[in-house]
Amino acid sequence: MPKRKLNSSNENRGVTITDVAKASGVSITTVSRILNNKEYVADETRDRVNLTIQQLGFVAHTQARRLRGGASGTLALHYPAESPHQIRGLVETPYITGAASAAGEKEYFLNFLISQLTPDTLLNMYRSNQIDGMILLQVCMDDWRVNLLRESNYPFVMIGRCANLEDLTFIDLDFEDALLKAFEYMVSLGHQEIGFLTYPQSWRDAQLGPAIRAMKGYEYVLHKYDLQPYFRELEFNSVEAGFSGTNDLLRENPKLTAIITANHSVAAGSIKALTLQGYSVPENFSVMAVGFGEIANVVTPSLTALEWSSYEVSYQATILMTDMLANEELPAQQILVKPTLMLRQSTQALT
Amino acid sequence: MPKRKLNSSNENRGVTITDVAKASGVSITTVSRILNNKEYVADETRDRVNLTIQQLGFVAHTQARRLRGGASGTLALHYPAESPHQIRGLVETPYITGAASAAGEKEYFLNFLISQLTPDTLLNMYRSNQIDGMILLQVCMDDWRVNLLRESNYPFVMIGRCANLEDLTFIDLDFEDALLKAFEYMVSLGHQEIGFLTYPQSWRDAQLGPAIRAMKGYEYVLHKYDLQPYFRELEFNSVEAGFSGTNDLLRENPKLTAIITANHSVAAGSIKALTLQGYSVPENFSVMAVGFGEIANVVTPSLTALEWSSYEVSYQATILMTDMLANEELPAQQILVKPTLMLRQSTQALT
DNA sequence: CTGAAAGCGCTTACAG
DNA sequence: CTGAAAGCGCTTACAG
Repeated sequence: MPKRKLNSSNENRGVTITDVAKASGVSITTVSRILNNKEYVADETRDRVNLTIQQLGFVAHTQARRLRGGASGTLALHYPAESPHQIRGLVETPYITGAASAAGEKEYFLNFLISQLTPDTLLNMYRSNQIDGMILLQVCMDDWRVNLLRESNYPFVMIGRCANLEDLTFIDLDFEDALLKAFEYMVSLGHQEIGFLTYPQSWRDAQLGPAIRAMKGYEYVLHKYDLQPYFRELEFNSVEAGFSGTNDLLRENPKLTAIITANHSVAAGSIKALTLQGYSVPENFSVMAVGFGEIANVVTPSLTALEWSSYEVSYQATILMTDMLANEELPAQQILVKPTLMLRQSTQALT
Repeated sequence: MPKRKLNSSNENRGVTITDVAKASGVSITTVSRILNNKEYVADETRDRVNLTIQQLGFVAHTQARRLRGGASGTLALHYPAESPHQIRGLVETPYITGAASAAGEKEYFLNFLISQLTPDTLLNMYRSNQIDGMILLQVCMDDWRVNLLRESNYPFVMIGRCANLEDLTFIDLDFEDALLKAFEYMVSLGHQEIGFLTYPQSWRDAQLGPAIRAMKGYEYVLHKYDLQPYFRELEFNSVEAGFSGTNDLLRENPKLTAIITANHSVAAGSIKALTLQGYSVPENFSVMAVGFGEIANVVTPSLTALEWSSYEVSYQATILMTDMLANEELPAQQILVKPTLMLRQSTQALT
């Protein structure tokens, strides 16, 4: 529980609008007008008061302004996590910095929330004026947060998307398109025996968008290119899971010549496993990832991948949020971001 | 600039303490007492009012409470960046989530700030009651933020440390110890021709703690183990910089058998360069990193390293901050975190 | 045990 | 162009 401020001995403490008014011999009304750049203030007065403000080192008390104004000037970025540790590998730093920059530019504060919110806590954040809007991460098809906020008519934006999108604003990655293009590229290189390492089954059980759409896209691709299904739903999006998943696939079908993964770390694990089994990537085995590009170059060989910029996505989501707040009339914005094919070293034509 | 809240049509809008008082037939004073768990309220009254609160879905307005209470209940985590893009690779996600979790547990909000603050903007955050305290990242030896806040007597905590530490609270990584142990381990494996890839010269010019101490520790180590100096200050802590830095070192001394880096991504670049030059890590070349462990397992072979947990460090820093805020009398806490030697696959005894 | 009143620091009609 | 007054939603002496 927050206690009082510590700087009781600080000289700047307590310089209020009243002090400024007194010191410059005007009413607080006039000072307020000057603070808020309203018209109808004599230039001479304005200059004099501004000087006093400078001299006293006065800054308007944010809480008081907000109390009067109604808005909190704060946004929240919410990732629903059982434990904050689990976020590692799921949320990239640029995801957070992107939102933070956009918020900063729009003069909003950005609170990063990682917790299991309850419906009550969530509503309370709006009701108690802690936040004006929220950016939702890890949205599942039937997300209770979405249902609740929609019903209560509180402003929010999704990174991802749920099933019923009517009147909802979101930005999401076009994962199906990415999957399609990844397989298309592999097939164009001559690969036919292709393994697929996808999101955890627990994600699919939880009805998380990417997991659902990955499987749908995969089925479509199998049919389109007449491929046999060799795939695993991994337990985590981790190097270790990619490692053992790859070994599993290899055991199932030793004739595999390529693997596509739904995550860069998983691809790193694949390369590790393949190297250990005596394969050489990309000479006699190709690996390709779909996802955010942060570690693409850390891996040797660097990963060919269908990629999005996590920075851009969260930056944009935050702008969507502030736009919505600035203009209630704005219709819902729905953006699907196409991935970019990044040709690097981990793929090669089948010889 | 924040506008009004959007949910004008929301049913929960505007349920105030006055509504609760009216609906339950008591004064707002009594309601306030109940909200704040004060004594001297009849059980019967308490129950009745609590029921009304539930029925009306009332939650106290945060801004109003804070206006009255004086504290903002908000902390800021500040990374001074020219451009938010540059943070990539410098700040790991757990760095942010660690602080966010700790703040959450202590019922504080956590604002993540990435910008070039000016002295004025910085002071204003405190003066205007936007924040109660700040956690400073990327602290340099003579940091203007530190000087200013110290002078103004505003509460803050450093992750890192400056030159004059009197009465200042910080948590920092014992980089010198890490460097010492890294070289000690390499030498114990029989390596004598060891390259060192360290922080950018620009960091040293900016008097950033780690860069300064890295060079000091390095000089000490050279002397202690009677080694020849082969080192480079890289332009960035990146894979690419590690790659070209390694090639440079190899050109300078082809007899090198080991490289130590001050960053994991740099080590990934080293391995890339070595592999391409026909070396095999760890069979005939050892690589070791000092830093945060996020990508240690992504690399093949996985990196032997002296490591810290970025999550733990920022979690602790945040707790230090809230402790300080909760108790003005608390003496300055100064914590130096020792690294852990993580034995993985990228090192081997010289044969 | 309870309430009327003052006040936190600001903004905004309203009246000059 | 300027100011007195009311009010944002709450808490806290103070008085019963």
